[in-house]
This record gives sequence, structure tokens and C-alpha cells, in this order.
Amino acid sequence: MRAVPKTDLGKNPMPTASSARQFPCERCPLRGFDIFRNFSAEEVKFLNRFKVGELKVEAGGAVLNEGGPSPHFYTVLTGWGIRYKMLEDGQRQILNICLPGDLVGLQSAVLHDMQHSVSALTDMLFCVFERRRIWELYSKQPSLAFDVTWLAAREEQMLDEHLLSVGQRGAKERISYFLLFVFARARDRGLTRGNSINLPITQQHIADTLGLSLVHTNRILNQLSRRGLIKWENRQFRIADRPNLEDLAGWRPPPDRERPYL
Amino acid sequence: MRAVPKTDLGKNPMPTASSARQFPCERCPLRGFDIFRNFSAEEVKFLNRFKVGELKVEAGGAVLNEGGPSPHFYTVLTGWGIRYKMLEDGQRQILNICLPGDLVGLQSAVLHDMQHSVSALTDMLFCVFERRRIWELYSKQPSLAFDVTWLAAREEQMLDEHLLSVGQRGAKERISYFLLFVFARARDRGLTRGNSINLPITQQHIADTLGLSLVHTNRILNQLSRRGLIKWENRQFRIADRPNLEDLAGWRPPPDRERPYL
DNA sequence: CGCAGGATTGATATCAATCAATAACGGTGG
DNA sequence: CCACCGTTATTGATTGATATCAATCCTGCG
Repeated sequence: MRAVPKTDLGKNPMPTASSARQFPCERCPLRGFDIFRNFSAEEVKFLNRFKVGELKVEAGGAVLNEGGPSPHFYTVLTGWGIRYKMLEDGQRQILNICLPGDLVGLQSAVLHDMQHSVSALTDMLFCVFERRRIWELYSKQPSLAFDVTWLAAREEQMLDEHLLSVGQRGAKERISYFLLFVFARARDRGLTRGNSINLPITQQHIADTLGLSLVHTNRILNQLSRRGLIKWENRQFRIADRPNLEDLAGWRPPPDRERPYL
Repeated sequence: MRAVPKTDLGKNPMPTASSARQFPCERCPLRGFDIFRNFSAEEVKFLNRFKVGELKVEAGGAVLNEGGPSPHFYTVLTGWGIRYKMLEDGQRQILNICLPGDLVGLQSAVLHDMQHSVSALTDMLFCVFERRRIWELYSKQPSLAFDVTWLAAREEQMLDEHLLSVGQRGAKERISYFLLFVFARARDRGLTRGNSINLPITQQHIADTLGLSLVHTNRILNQLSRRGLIKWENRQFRIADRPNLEDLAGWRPPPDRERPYL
């Protein structure tokens, strides 16, 4: 029954889809990273019409709220976010970290109700789509429809891995695993320099992701530091001894090939 | 480093898609349950060609194995199964229970590699599809493509809930929640009688699903029995005091409307 | 300067894992 | 028919990991 810091509770009750469009799809900020697949001219043309705007959310703001339906769903263009669920007593389970290229709010588009929330860790920019038009995508652009399924399947795969971690691994293993996981995802998106990264998450976030208490998380992190496996101060995180960290985590490099996005 | 019983380790290294077709799609055993949506004649016609056969797996047999790709994916027609991942040291995390209507092996169809295994708790019958033909479905039957996404999103939703449970709830709450969850899913498929059900799972399965030890699971179950919330002997399980069990579990009735299947 | 959010540390409590043994049951082979 | 064995369930004793409680400290910032 521990309190979640205010900065993590959404400031925006329900964001309004803004409006100004900085990025036509041809100049999507996601283009140009190796991991993201290229689109055909036709696909880009479709997406340009399918996209209804951009949404900016400031750090700490709410993007989607558990409970209701949402008229929109989004692709993350820039920034970091979290996807989470709350328990009545205030416990929070973070389900995943949201990074550029991730599709959020698909549940609302397909199943009608959001069963989780999304909020921003840093300032974020989203590409906005309309839920009620998702059928257009399925009927007119099967290749993109396939991509949506791909993204859903990949999210499921991450959750599987995550559940394995929380259910079966000890605290050291869980934490090492999670750090490597986040790092790998960030690296794919060009957010790292060598083995270093600017991590916009707190120990509380790690605790809430892994089902550990803040205090215990802190102790384990210090232990990893003292053992020379990682270094983390302020927001600067570094993998100091990758082989041993990977070994401790039981890390299996993800089979991540090229991936789609919307 | 506790051993998983042999009966749960697949006997069939890799099943061969049989063959004889008991059920043309018009007489699919899934039809007729309220929760499953009806298909148009056109959809049924397509599915009849898309389906390449049926697969029978006996209790304890393997359906899909972690690691490789699989040439097929399946819809569960009858029986109970589990979807799980193993750790090197033999720990097993059960990710979900598979019941009629569930689509399994989608990951292999979409992402090329299975990152989890599926095995049968009871004798099972599957409807078999071919991975390499999945594009046909997307290009020719957008409504079914949408259904596939629906199923993936729903699976993700269950995993979210599950992760919340394992990460944040205590053992009593987890177990009560899981029992209610399984019961609700089974009821939708006509597998219950009132508050009773023939449960083909062992305490070990519950333990492996919820990240608890077998011994502890046993104690909690007995505690729930002694408090008069449940009754479970042999395979017969009964919810004896639903209000209090739901209360303990923090149960929120699932928003389950009509759902698709393939 | 003073404050809030975040990190850290020590002491203690508790939940759940582990170790160890036994029991009930069904199947199997001699 | 009985002895044996594996699976599942059960119980007691003990250990261990992690949570909780309570301070303190640090740092960036208004």
C-alpha cells in the first residue's frame, strides 16, 4: 500500500488530439532506424490519410486511462512511457515500457475497453489514429493489418518473457534481466551510446515492474553496482560488465529482426 | 529447481498434422456457444479451405515447442492445454490455460519463432492451419484478419491481468483470482455445471502459473477449503462461497462479450 | 534557503520457499 | 493377488528472501 509519486499520476485527464502535424509520414521520425521496416509508396499514402494528427504529452502526463474506451490509438514517435495497471489499494504493476514504434491503445480499438493505462515518463509525441476507422485499415491495406497483428504478437511475447521473470526468477536475476531488456530495446531505437544510456526511469519504476519493494530493489541495484556489473547515477546508466550481467540474468538475445510499425 | 512431472513433458516431439477431418467448419464443435460469434457463409467457405486438417494430441502430449518455428498454427476445438516457458534450471512458468476457441501458435505464424511451448492437459483436438498461408487470410478475408488481431489482443489482456496478479497480489488473492478466472473461461465454453467443474489441473499447475511453491499452494488451498470458499477433491472443483471468494480475489467480472475464433 | 522527489541504510517482521516425511491412489508386472 | 512405483496431496519444522517501518541524505530547483 505504498504511494506512487505524484509525477506518475497523469496530469492530463484525457488528452485532446492535437492538431498540428509536424511529421507527414514520409518524414516519420521512425524512418531510418534499421529495425523498422520500409513501407511501399502506397502504404505511406494510406497512412498519411489514416493518421489524424499528432499528440504531445508532457512528462508525467496520462495518455490512456484504464476503464473506458478511447476514441484513439497511437504510435509512439518519440519519448518514453509506461503501460500499467492499478489495484484498488494503490499497488501498481507496470506491464511494459513504451518506446518509439510501439503501438498503444490497440485494445481500445479492437476490444472496445482499455484494461490498462499509459502515461509518459518523458515528454512524448504520438501519431494519432481513430479507433472507428480501424476497419479501413483491415479492408484496404492487408499488409498493414498484418503489421498490427505482428505488433500485438510481439507485445504478447514480451509479456510472456516478463511473466516468466516475475514468476520464476529471483530479485537479482529479474533486475538484471529487465535492465538488459530495456537497454536492448532502447539501443534498437538509437537511444544508447555504447553501453551507456540516459534512463528516464526511477528505482520505483523498476520495483513496480518486477513486483519488488523499492527498498529491496535499491539494495539489489547497489549490489550489482558494487560487483561492478552496472553503474547508475543520476539518470546515467551503464552496463559495466556485460558478459557477467548477461550471465546472471540468463539473458537470451532477442530474435529481433526487422519490425513493422504504423 | 523442482522437477516437473513427466506427464507434463511432451510425449510427442512434434506432432504430425493428421489427416482425417471429423469436423467440416459448418459443424465446428465451437458453434453454438453464445460467446462465439457467427460467421458469414463466405467466411465459413474460406475457412473450410484454409483449414488443412485436424490434430489429435493425447493428454500430456506436446503441441508446440519453444525454440523453433512451426509449420502450423491451431485453434483448440476440444480439451484443455497449457502454454508455458521453461528456464534452464527446470523452472516452469505457465503463461495461460488453453481452452476451446483459443488460437495457439500465432507467434510462429507471424514472428517466425515460438518462444513458448504448448502441451495438452487432457486429450485435445485442434483445427490445423498452415503458417505459410496466413497471408491468404489477410489478403482475402479482412474480417477474419481482424479476428486474429482480436484474439491476440485478448490474449495480451489476459497476460496483463495475470502479470498484475503475480507481481502485486499475495498468495491467497492470486489463487482465488486464478480459480475464478479459469472457472469463468470454462463456463463460457459450457464446461461447468452450476458452480462445479471437472478441473484437469493439479496443484503443481497452479503453483507454476502463479509463481508459488507447491507446498505453499497446497496450504493456501486447504485454507480456502477450511474457510468454506471452495471445495476441491479428486478433480471435482466447486466454488462454495462465490461472494466471499470474489471479494478475496478482488474479482472484476470480465467484460467478455461475444468473441471470434478461427 | 527550503523543499520535494528520489536514493540509501538499518532494524525487524512476515510471507513463502525449502527440506523432509508420510499418505492415498492407481496402475503394472510378477 | 500382492508388491512396487510414480503421481499427487498433505503436514511439520526450519530457513531464507523480501516486505515493511523508520530515518537520513542528497540534489536539483524555485
